[in-house]
Amino acid sequence: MGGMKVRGRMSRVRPTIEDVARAAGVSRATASRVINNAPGASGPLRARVSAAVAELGYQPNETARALASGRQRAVDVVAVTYGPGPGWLATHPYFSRVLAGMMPVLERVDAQLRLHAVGLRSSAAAIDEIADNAGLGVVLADITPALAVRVHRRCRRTVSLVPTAPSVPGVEADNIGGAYAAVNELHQRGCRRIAAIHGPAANPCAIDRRTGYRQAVDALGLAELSADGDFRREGGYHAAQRLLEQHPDIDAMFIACDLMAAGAIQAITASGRRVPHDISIIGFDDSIAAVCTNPPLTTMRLPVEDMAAAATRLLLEGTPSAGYRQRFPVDLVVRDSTCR
Amino acid sequence: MGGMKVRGRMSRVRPTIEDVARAAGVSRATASRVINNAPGASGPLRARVSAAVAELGYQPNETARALASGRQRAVDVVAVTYGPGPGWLATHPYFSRVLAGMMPVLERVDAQLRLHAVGLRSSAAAIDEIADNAGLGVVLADITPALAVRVHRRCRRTVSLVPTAPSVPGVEADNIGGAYAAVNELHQRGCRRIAAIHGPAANPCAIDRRTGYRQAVDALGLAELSADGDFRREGGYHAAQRLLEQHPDIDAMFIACDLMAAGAIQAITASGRRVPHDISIIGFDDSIAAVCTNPPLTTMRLPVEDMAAAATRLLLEGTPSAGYRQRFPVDLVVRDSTCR
DNA sequence: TTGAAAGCGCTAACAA
DNA sequence: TTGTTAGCGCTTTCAA
Repeated sequence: MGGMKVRGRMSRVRPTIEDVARAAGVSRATASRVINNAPGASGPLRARVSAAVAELGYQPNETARALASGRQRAVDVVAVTYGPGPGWLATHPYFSRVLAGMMPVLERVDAQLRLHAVGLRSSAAAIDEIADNAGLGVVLADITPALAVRVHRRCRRTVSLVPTAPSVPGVEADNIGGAYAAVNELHQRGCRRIAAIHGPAANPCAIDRRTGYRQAVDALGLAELSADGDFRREGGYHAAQRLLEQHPDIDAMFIACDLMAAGAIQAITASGRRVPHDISIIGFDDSIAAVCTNPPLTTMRLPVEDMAAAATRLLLEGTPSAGYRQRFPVDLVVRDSTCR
Repeated sequence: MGGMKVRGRMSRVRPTIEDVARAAGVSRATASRVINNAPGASGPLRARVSAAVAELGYQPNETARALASGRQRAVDVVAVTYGPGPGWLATHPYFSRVLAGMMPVLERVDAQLRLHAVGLRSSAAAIDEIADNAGLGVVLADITPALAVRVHRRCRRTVSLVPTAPSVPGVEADNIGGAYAAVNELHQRGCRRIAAIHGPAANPCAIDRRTGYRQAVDALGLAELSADGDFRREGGYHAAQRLLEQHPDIDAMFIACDLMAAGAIQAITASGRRVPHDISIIGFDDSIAAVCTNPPLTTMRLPVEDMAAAATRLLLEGTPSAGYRQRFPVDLVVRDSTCR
């Protein structure tokens, strides 16, 4: 039976393109053409259809559109959370910045952003589903190399913002170089006992920053004084406490993220020492935390917004070739946590 | 002609449920049943289908699923940005917190989160499209009353996290009461020249906090000493400077958000005054900024994560009735920016 | 330029 | 329990 839709005066059934076509006295095809501003439909008909659209308050059903055309208007962002519980990443300034970088470019093409938080455990299956149902592409905001490869295998329109595997297209920052430069800067300012507070052992960015610190300290003939953090303020606080206790003669710290640096400053201050007078500090990220501390942080700027915007544009343009790389520098931003 | 799909050895055409059914030697309906874990299909067939799914690496097409079933598996979040350019909201700690609150509850039901950043101008049309294509529901993270009404008119499954119109379901914090309590706290601690730094004039939360400040100051018989900010650190810095210049005898500040408070502390410190010795400060939000400052901020805690989680659960449960309200308290969190 | 008609991949009556 | 058959609302050949 033809589906004789009940549509009383009060009924709020959303009008379909069929309704528009009928109201305009044209075929669905024609209605579709003018609605999509496509060629091959014209003159008075365009006007009639437009009028019908306006009168009915018609809005295309994006789901149907996506199914029929095979195109979607959303970019997927996936972040596997290393931290305690899902949600902690969302709280981290880094994550806000990737969103902040992506939104303006998406808004310009009128696309949305789909967020997927994936627990480190539940991931494998969830990852496949995301990859298979990806829209315009997927941006890997934070992920392990293994998982990145898995996504890329199922969806070529993928870009990672963190170091992963050689095959996965990436928009990367020079984490190693940045960390190296930070230690060098500290050394040039006369510091000789340069400690470090690192990020999570499994985090690819943290790994690179750790590597950069080690290389620099080796090259300069300094002692390695490391403590492990978790990219959170609390972790930075406690790591700094430990460092101060074990090595009271520390005169500088390189800290793998600003949030931890904020905690470290508090620990240092609480121990009776002053920043930068007694201990110089260089953070990493140049996130919102860097300008909230007292003194404001000297830090290595990670151009997250730029990177996220570049990744998004890349996806919008097409499918990046396997192994694609775009590199971003990590520059020193001098504020007040370094002496001299 | 029947679409004889070309599917050579190397071809990577995604398998459909049709393929699964064929491979398992069952009908599409049966395949669908076992894939969806629905009743009315069983024993050996379930096994055969599962095997086929595994072998083919089948993943349901969510778009087709949504169209056919009329159900979606995503919640929409909309934020109209008051600030300079899109993206600034995403940078603000508030926004991260709503995401952080929503993600865990969405992850539990395996749903996604769709983000829509809407410029204050481009909004009306964009808003309609979002409302008409909403999934499980829409969470209004930041919006004007007019726009909120507009969304709610087109999509009943809407909840706002900020004060809007009476009809729009809301999960609200007691902004007025919080601001009032802050001023009272300052007064009880002996402060008598209590200034305020407010948020954007058009922001509903900012409006309420301003109201709370005025009411308190009136009730206590104190002078109103107000400056306008923008919910950003820079704005807080400059507002504090102005305040200090115009009213050098200020002994406390109530600041409508922690980010501005961070800026204010820097301005106060730069002027040679000390926090809290010379000037006590109470912020608002209890965001990440509150614990990064030096000294850490005494602030009024806005339970954003809880509110966002509650809003999400509400949407997941069904359609909130018009005018629905759930209220959250705004409690004092004492840290070190208040004297005594 | 316009319309008829065949799907997109799936779900959900309805029959068997 | 299983399969058959309509659609979901739209885009897009293909004819006219």
